[in-house]
Amino acid sequence: MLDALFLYIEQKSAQDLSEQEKSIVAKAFTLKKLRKRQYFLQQGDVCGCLGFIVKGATRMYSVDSRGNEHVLQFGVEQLWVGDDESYNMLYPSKYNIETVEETWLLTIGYEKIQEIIGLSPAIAATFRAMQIQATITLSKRLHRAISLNAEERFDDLLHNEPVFLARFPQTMIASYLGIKPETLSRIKSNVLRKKPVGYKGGTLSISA
Amino acid sequence: MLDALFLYIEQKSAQDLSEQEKSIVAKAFTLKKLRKRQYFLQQGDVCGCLGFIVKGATRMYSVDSRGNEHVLQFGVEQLWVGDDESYNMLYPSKYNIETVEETWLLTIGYEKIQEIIGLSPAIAATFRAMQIQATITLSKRLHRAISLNAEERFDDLLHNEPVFLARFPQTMIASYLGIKPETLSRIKSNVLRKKPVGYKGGTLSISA
DNA sequence: CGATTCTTTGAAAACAGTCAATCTGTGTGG
DNA sequence: CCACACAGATTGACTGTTTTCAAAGAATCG
Repeated sequence: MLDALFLYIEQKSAQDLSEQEKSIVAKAFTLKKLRKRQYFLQQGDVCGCLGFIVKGATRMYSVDSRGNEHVLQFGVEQLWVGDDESYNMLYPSKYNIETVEETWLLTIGYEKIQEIIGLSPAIAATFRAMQIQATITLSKRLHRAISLNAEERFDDLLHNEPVFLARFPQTMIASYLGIKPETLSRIKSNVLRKKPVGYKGGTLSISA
Repeated sequence: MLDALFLYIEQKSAQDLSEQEKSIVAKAFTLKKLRKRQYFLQQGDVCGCLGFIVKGATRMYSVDSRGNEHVLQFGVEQLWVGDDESYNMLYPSKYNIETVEETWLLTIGYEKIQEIIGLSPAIAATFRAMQIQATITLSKRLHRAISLNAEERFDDLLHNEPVFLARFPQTMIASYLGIKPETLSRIKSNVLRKKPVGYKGGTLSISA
């Protein structure tokens, strides 16, 4: 399980990890297994730790006053989950983070991170890179949200993040795109009519 | 001009700056004055430096294939401008950053930042805090964009960022909210009909 | 297999965008 | 000081997109 994280750190920091650094990481993180549909974080709680997804899938979402769910983030292997605002400011979170499949996470709390980034430049670089990556990902998503219509957003997802389409049910995809499931259904049949795309067993495959 | 930045760093890092640290900052940043409607960054260019707004106002926006502008970010005093993706990855930027008023900025390039964060814990803490703040701000904005309708987004702006309403023309506010100026105009007259709000000289004032 | 949940489809309503015309305020030059 | 031009904001009528509500049709799980 830890190997996935070692690899991730080596990629992000562009440095090889020494045995000593690996041991620092191994001691700092805690492996956590969650069954399908378990909360990693629940609305109202303070997000005490970040989680690195070794295997599995999660979604981070809020529930509004009308009972509608809004997915802010999908998590799959090699991605991090947690609510930055709650985590850093110790505010109660407005969001839920829930597993969509059985999920193994490597978790770490705030103090531990501060500790280990002081012990290894590679680890420090990794956390810096993560934070920057988070900002970039959010910027792009925001840009799409305010500048594209529903069909364009779906198209974008289809081409840039097809993994999500294959892995999450349509209701969640819809709320990730900020539209209703019915609208997504209609858009999909529109797009698939126009373009040469194969469809098998719930998995979309683009054939050109 | 530098005092605004010193104050900002002391606030963000929760530490007092020594004279030596102040001098490090003073040497690292370059003061830049831009007239109204000048580019700080232009689509297609690589964002070579970040800018701290000492006085003035900016907007960061993209122009889509239909010629529509989409405002991703407004900048006012004490905020930073720059395109994180372009800045960190050295990609050509998809965005323009333009002054809306005459603006004074303190600018700094990538290498300089790396240099000075190594020289002062307070400075390092400030840049970490900035990055986290950026992530939180973007998350909130994304959440609003996907979960609120046009009127709710305007309402939110009215209550949480009234400064922007007073400082930027309506066309820009509209594109910040992801709607057309005509729609904003209608929403405004709707909201102002419902609620007790005073209006004088282009400045909104909420009276309850 | 049956029960449940997810997806699709249809028709009507609500919402936001488009285009064109009017109104308002600002600054300019006569 | 007034007349005018100009840009920004508003309004109206219309079009297009998305939501809502309801019902039927698949897919999934025990």
